This record gives sequence, C-alpha cells and structure tokens, in this order.
Amino acid sequence: MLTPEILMQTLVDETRLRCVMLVMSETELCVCEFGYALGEVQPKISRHLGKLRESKVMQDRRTGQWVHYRLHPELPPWAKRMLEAVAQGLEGAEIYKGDLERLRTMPDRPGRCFESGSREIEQA
Amino acid sequence: MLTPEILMQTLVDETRLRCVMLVMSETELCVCEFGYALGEVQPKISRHLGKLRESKVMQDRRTGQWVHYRLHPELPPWAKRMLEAVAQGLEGAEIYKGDLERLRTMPDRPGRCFESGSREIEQA
DNA sequence: ACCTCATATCGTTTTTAAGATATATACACC
DNA sequence: GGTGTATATATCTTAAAAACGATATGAGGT
Repeated sequence: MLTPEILMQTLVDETRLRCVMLVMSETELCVCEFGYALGEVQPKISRHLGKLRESKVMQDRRTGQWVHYRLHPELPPWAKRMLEAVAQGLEGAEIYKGDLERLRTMPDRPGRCFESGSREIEQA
Repeated sequence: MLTPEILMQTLVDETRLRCVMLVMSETELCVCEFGYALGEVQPKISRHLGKLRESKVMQDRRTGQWVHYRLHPELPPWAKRMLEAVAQGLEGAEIYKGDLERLRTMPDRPGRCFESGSREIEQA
C-alpha cells in the first residue's frame, strides 16, 4: 500500500520527480519518451520507472515493444493532493519546463494508440 | 528558499517527519519534548530539528534554557498543502499516534510562556 | 535471424543517518 | 561571581542506503 513515507522516498530522487511531473502534463508516456525528455539513457530511466511502478505511484501498460507509464489510477486522494501541491511549488522551475520543451520537439514520437485504436493511419 | 525538492528531502527521514507531525498537532514544542515523545536522545533530536530549521520548515525561539520549535510562519501555500496532504495520509498510523500519547503523559513539561508572558504565577 | 525497446544484474561511489563524545548556553543557588 | 545542573548544539567516525555506469538478458516486431 502506498504511504506518505513511501511516496516521499519515491519522489525524493530528481529523476523520478521529473518523470512524475512530465506524466502529470502528458497523461501517458513511454520509456523512450522519458529518456529523450530527460536526456538520460534507457537503463537509468527504466530503473526509476520500475521503482515508481513498485511503489504504486505509476502503472505500466505494454503496447507491442513499448511500455507506457501513467499515474496510477487508484492513487489515494491524499497522494493526488500532495502531487498537486508539489507541482504548484515547482511552477516556473527551469528544469521541468525544459523537459516538457524537449519532449515536444522529439522526432518520431511513438503514437500512443489508446483503447480506441489509432485515429490516423499513414498511407504507405 | 524552500523548494519541493528540499521539503521532501527534509521529510523523507522518519525522525524529522515525526517531529513535523507532532508540531502540527501541538503548535510549539521544545527539544526535550520532542525527545521524550519520540524516545530519542537529545543530540539526535537536535540534529534533525537543526535541519528542519535550516531548510526553513521550522522556526526556533529561545526562552531561557529551552529552545522551542514551530512550523515556519512563512511556509509557502504549496508547502502547507503538502504537509496537510501528508498528515491526511498518515491518519491512523500507529507510530504517530504513539508519539502524541507519550507527549501528553510527559511529566514536568516545561511551560511555554508565549509573548504575553506567564498567565499564572505560583505564589512562593 | 535481426533490430529496437525495456529490464535485470553487478560492482562502485556517494550520500545520509547513527552513536559517542565534547562543547556551548542558560538558569539556580550559595 | 563561581559552581553545579539541565538543556541544546557541534564534531568525528562508522555504518547503511541509494544511485550510478556498464553490461547482459528478456520481449516484441519485421
């Protein structure tokens, strides 16, 4: 079960905090997107996302070769409020703005075909 | 300046989190009261309260031989909301309940004569 | 079979807290 | 105004936790 102690232990690492802030803006991202936005290698990103998954802060979902992460849908109310408070305190902080910028200029972002399936299919 | 990173780094330690939760219930406490409630020796408590002071989570006030700590009066709004969220998530947790119990059964608690001076003076 | 993306493992380094001790600081009492 | 006692903080060393880099393994698509 997620406790405040575990949540803080999870967010105290900068890499994990950046991942959580990113996913709060973008709903869902795959490992390679986190890696690109943060400028870190995959093993490092994967390790931290794994901790976020273990602690039930995020939930993963596999789609073919990609694994997507989003905030855990059953995050307790106090945890959501805590994340919102953190996000508010981080408003304007350069590093997190930079992560979002980089993500949005990422070439060949893998499309996230949600439950409803892909909306556009490129003609070969 | 207090940032979310610093606040989490400060609260990730169990001793410091217990101190903060206690002081949220009691408004103001002196070092020896923290020590009694947590069952820890003074040097350990003092060291952690020192970190809470450095990070501007708490503020200290000396009254004679005692040093009292309370939440910093200029805690930013996001920080207050974060502390409240944590407190909510901790409701019912045994360890924090125990701390409060022990504090309330502490013998010879030093009186906190606030700004207004002592309200009652024992006749010699 | 080969390529890409993701995760696990191993050894190392850094960070952090603990325990024990020594040094301030303030009050009380004579 | 010293001396004793209680309270608080600083210092040093040791021990434990956590992150990192590099590499190997697993899973899926073409």
